Amino acid sequence: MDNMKNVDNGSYNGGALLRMGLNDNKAGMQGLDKEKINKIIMEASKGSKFYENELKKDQQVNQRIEKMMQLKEKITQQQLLKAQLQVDKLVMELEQSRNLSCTIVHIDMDAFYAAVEMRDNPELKERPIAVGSMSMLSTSNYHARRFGVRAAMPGFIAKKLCPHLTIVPLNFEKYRKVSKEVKEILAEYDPHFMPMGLDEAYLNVTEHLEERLNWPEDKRRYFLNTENTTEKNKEDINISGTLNIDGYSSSPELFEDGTSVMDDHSGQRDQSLKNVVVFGTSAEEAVKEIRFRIEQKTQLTASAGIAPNTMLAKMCSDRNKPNGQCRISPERQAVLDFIKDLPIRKVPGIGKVTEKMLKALGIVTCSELYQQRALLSLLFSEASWRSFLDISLGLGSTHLEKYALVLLTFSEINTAEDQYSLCRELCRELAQDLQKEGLKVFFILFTFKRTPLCTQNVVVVKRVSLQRHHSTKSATNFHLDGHSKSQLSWKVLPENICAKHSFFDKKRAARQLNCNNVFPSESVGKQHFHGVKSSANFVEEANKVTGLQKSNVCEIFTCPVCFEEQSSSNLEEINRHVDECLAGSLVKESVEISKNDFSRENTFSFLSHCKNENIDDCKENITDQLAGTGQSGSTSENSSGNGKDKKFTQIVSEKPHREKQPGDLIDIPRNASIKQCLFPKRNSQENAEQFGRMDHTEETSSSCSFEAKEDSVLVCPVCNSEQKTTSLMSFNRHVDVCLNKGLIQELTEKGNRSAKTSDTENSIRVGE
DNA sequence: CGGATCGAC
DNA sequence: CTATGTCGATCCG
Repeated sequence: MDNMKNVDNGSYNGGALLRMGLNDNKAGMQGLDKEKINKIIMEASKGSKFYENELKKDQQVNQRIEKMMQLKEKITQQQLLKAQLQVDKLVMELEQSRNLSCTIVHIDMDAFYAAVEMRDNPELKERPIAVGSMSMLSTSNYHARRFGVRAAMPGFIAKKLCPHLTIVPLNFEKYRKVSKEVKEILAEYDPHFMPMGLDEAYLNVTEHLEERLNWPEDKRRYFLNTENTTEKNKEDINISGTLNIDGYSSSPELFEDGTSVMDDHSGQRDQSLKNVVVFGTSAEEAVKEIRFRIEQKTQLTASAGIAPNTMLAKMCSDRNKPNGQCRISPERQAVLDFIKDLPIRKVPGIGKVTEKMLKALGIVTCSELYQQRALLSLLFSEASWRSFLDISLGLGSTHLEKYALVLLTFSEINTAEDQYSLCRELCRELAQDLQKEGLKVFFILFTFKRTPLCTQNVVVVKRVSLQRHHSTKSATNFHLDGHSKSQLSWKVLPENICAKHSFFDKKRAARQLNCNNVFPSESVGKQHFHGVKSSANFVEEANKVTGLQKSNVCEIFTCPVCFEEQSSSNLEEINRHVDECLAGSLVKESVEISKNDFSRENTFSFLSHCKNENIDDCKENITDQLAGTGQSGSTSENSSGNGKDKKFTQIVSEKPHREKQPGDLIDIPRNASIKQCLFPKRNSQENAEQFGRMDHTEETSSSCSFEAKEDSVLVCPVCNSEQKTTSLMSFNRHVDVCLNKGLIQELTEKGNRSAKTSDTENSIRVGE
């Protein structure tokens, strides 16, 4: 089966492998050729259910192709000509709207998880390794790739391909920490950058490059951190007496042009200047700088693509992988040249199936895709052929959509403490992330579900954003040991904080104000979290949303905690109210955990705010946070000093030693239906069994007792009505509709001023 | 509308 | 010894 997903892109990194010098046949690392790889995979797979299913799917694709070919036969010359005219008209329009003015960068960490593991365990460095489990691998290093071992391959098959393969279990917390370090660097180049999972991100560096042009050299000067540099690099530096450019690290090309090494001045200040690097002002130089800083900070390498849009940037970053970069200059011809002979399979969005379908039409490269545009418009859906057209013209999006969804799967979280500390950690990190993204106010609902046999942790995140944004994007999955797998996911929903009949408002009724403090106050209080400043903008922001930003008077303000309307004319009073509410509802455990309960559910939420308009404020925050955690931030010089009404009115808790901070947990309304949805439909049989044995969930608040029936009624968290459907999907849809109704009501009340929020996406997805 | 499929990570 | 994940978006009946 040559189109099995495990093999289909086997030759992707052929060039990269050569560059890495991995074709050297060191110590039994010959690797395998493609034919052998396929044969081994075939033998390991055949007979399995998975393989049968693959065969079936493949047949279906073949049938689809057949259908398509029949359709093609029926197309008359006239139809084709007509289509050609229509499509070409569109091509003209697209061509006119071509935007080459942005500089988009795609950063891609090289074999991320594997690289982290190799960094932290040098023994693994020279060996083929993969990260994951016997059932599923997340990634592999370049040694292992020579044997055909790659991401999304089951470990047991990988072992057959490469018997010496070392499989390292996922260490997700570690990757996240490293990813955070990288993101801190990226945020300096684009505060609104879009992370795609842990190891990839898009940046719009257009603004950065404009500013950078006027930057003095000292802002582009970096010191080689020899402590954090590999032994080899230290040697290079010591032996030569100056920095040996070619010998530097694994990143020779980082310095290949335009970059000067300050060894000329060694007469002035001998030692200190030897390890200095200055980057230029061009896009390439800026990206080299990014990659240099990433490597300095994390000892990991990244590849990058620079192009006028995201699609091109992504394909660019793939070109000189690993540890390389590539740029498509912002000229139409350069774009078309890049696209010309590019196999369509390299294009993000074109996978195995589309590739095969197009191949049946004789289309392999992007220029062939363009030549066949008229035919494609007749054979494929509108969405499909239009995206084909975009691809073949090298068009793509130039603005980065807001990062809004993170999904995590990781091992069991057994104890309540673990859950809490995880929540705190996630809150803190999310607060930072969102600050960097420039998002302002958000609200997170954590719901953990635990059962004795299967741990299912689901985190629902509601973000209350005061700014317009749309789609949710990107998900990252991490897989752990199969049977005790648990899942944690969060979903961010844009919503208006001051909604009078919002989702939250409805939930107010359900809110119980028993405020048992779960966390000893010092456990959070002693954390050096400096996000407080941005929190304080909350009232100000809320003010704006209610349409009163110009009047300086807050007539009606809906408290985000108690949802009561506050009429006050001064900010201080409102702040005081919010403080009281926050203090009153501070960190609370929603459910009494009983010794005997079979399921346990803990729910808490988190409120944070970040002002967006003033990017410097955000920067300052990041810098503060870095300082607080003992890391170094380099933006401090340009982060403060603008007296631009930085009214960081602090929202201070009434508890004397305890400031309300982003990352803090506060209580949230309990909700039965969300609980209900935690049971994955997929496992409904098993779950029903488990839950059948479960008498009930013990709870301190009465409103949400749990029915242990397989097909129990779902209660909509918005309208509180019972939904009879047994399908999660239709239930989710119902909730969506309810949410939107709520939103429409708000809009009606607020009038057109906030109409722009009407296109915000509201959806809630739970469980599954 | 909802299940199936695709592509991504 | 076994053993192939999971999401959102889109398609299509």
